[in-house]
Amino acid sequence: MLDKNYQPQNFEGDVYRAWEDARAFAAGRGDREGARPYTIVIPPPNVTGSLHLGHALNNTLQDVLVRFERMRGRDVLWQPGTDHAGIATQMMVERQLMERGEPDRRAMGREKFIERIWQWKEESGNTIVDQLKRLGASCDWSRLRFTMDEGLSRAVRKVFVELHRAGLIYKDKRLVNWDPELLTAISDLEVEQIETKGHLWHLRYPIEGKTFDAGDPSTFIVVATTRPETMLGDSAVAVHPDDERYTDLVGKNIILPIVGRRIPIIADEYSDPEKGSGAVKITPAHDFNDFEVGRRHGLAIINVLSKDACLALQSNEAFLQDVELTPQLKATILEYNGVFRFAARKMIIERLETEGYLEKIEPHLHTIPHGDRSGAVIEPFLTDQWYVDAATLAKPAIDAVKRGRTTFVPKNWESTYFHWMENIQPWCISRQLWWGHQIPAWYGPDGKIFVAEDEEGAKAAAKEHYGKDEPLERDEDVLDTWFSSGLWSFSTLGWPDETPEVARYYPTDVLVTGFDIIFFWIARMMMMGLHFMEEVPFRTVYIHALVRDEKGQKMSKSKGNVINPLELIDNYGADALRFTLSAMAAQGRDIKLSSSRVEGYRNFATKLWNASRFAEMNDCVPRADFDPGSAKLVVNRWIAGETERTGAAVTEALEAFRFNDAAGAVYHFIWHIYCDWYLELIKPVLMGDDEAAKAETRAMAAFVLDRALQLLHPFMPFVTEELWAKRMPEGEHRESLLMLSEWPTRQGLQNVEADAEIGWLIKLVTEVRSVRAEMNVPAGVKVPFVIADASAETKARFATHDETIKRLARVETIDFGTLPSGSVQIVLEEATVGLPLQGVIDFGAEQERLRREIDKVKSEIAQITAKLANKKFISRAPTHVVEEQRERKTEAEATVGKLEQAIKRLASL
RNA sequence: GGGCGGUUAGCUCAGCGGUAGAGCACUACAUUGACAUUGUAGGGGUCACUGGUUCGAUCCCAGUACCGCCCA
Repeated sequence: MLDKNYQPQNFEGDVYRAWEDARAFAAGRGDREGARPYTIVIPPPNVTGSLHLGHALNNTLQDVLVRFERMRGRDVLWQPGTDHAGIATQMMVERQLMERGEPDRRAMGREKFIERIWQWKEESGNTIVDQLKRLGASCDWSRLRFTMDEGLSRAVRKVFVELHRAGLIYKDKRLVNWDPELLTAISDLEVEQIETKGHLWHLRYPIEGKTFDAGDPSTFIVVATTRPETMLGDSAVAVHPDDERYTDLVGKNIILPIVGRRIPIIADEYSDPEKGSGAVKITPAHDFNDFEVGRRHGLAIINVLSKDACLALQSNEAFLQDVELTPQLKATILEYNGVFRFAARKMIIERLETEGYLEKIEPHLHTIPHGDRSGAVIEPFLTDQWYVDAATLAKPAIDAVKRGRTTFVPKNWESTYFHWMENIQPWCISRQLWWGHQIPAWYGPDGKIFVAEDEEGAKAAAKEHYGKDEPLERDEDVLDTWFSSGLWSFSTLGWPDETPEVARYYPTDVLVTGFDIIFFWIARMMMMGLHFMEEVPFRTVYIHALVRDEKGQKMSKSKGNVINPLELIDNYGADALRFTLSAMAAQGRDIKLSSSRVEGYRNFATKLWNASRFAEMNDCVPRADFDPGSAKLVVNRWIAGETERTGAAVTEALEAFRFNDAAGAVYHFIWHIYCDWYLELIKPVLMGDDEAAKAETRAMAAFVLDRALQLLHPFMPFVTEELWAKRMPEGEHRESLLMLSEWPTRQGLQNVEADAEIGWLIKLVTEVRSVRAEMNVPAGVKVPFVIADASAETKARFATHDETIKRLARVETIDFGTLPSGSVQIVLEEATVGLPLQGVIDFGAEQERLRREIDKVKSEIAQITAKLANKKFISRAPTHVVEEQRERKTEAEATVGKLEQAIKRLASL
């Protein structure tokens, strides 16, 4: 017996265990031996993370696809795993150490600290996996991988070595985005540009050979800057070559205030004559654009900052070069050295102002780069880092999408992908962190680099190079997390070993992810997959929206608007959450989730539960020997057809990744067709005494419910599986699993006559109910029916559905003949149904109602008439459209006739 | 500055050349033997604006306004 109420928490855990016990998620199951593979690799969540709504959406959609394809007979591999998430995890553990008052990572030392992270990974690594299981994710958990597993680490080393050998990974000294808080380089993608209200400081730089006079503009040149503290590292002033104001000055020098360095005035198109004074200071060590200008003009690169963004002037060779070390400068160096960048800014501004070098300060709106993890203002910083030649790797990746070997859904994301890929910059992959894959590069005593998969390899190469054993030191840095993520689509299958899984499951079928990681992840997987596997990593990329709160704001802990998916699961069940997310998946970029929506779909599960209870109470048990095509009752033939129609709609929608349409189709079918109509229509049969009709109807009700459970299963796996198992005769339990059952396909069950007849019946009942409500006929009152002008067919229909009509329309008796005076009348096709209700209803109101009906139909007729009068419409519109309009007009005119007759009858009282 | 997306019922959003839809909310009625986590009925929309294409435009095209995102 099913419980009286739907309570998901009572069975979701058991259902999941039953799946796992049956190894139903396993790829390469025996029953799928000859089957086509279907592969999805999970976007690996952070190993120490916990489930948020983004994960819930992402994994629900993957699970819907995977369950759908598994039921369609494919050999499904949904490859799960977690990501080590370098910076995020390291930060988290560091914060933990701080909170617990333990020594920080430096005090602890690298080895111990890493050990500590592994410990934390062991403790918390299963949290996210358990949470995905609660959501119902049917990943092959036996194949769970972690980006720092030995196998995957080997893949990382091999890729590094091979790309290095091919010249696609190299070490370079250039400006990087330096995070002075985390003390590491980060890639362009990890930098967030934030628009900020700041200032533009206009500085007077005195021209060499003239006596500086703040009141005489001919003695100085004005430069505008947003970062005055970097002026200590200026090595030129640039003006536009066509800027006539400065033509005479090009080639001359200025004397840098405070420092006294003599620097040239150069002509370079980088400076914009429209902006500020038209002259800009050039600081190659602290600005990406200036770096390029410096390169073009062979300027000195004078770094005046330390790694933690403090002024570093003492013993700074570049700074002191070509500068006269006056006692005053000595004092300045002492005063400024070690001062943090923002404090230094203030000091320098004050000093410039006192000495007359500050012309003016303007408010200025500009974007400032921030680290996405630390939030610190990023410092362009000159360092040695490892780079990937992304431009070269991008070419085949662009080509593959252009040729359609990989397609994006929705398609318009392809342009985003192209735009970025076509303008791609070298990818900085080294990070000054401890948690991650340590770069497989070793340095000889003279700094010579040996890249090899392991230390032995490096030693051997060094021995060959030096002719003897030399001590080697390994590069301390680790790789960007996304470097290993980029290999995910094949490293998880066992590459570089030639495993059967690599052969069978690569390339994968679909990648499901949010648009926020198109650059971070999709692009890199495309590049790496094509380079190492010579085949795209996935045929289709399905891009879904991001989940926001009900006000459309990004969910964040600091805003306190985070909806925890596990709470939703606790309150409404995993199925309700999954269905909600599927139904909302169509949305463009954001999904604004509210719990009322989830509640609504929980109610849907309740509805299904109760329908199953109804089936149970009426012995509607699945019968293996039942052929739905053999049904004799119209209502049964009709529902069989509706079921098939729905099946086709769901299938088609899922094939096209239209999750919302698929969910909508099955929702509408179960609630508004099966429950609202079919179950109501068959009640008289089930309660009647025609045993043959009862048997057929029970079997059909059970058959359709089974089909409904199948179609709903990808979206609501728990409740459907539970009902599937329990929908057997008392004491029995279905052995087969729904999730491994065969997805319904067409078997020719649709029937035009049955559709027409049940359509007529539904219309009749609906109109009667509507009129009753409008005429304020109390729901409890049973009314008689008198039907005029009924054709033989209509009479037969009334006979067939006699009991049903009486029950659903609350009818007392049904007679054919002349309508008694004072009837409420309903026009239904050729017949007019009269409800003789003298004394019960208000005739003025009835007259009014009929008139409104007539007006409505007449206005429709007018519209159609105008259309048909239009010769161009007749000649240019497709024939079937014209025909359809004609038919509608004829029907409408007939209806008006009937309605006018009805009014006459009413008036003839 | 460049690019992308949005503007449809009170709210959140589907639809996208031929009679405007869903969920929630709202109103009225109803406890009839699956279901109040319910049923029945109902109200509510010049589909942002202006032009164009078309026999016909919420839908296609162009422009405008406002909102949002990405990139520089």
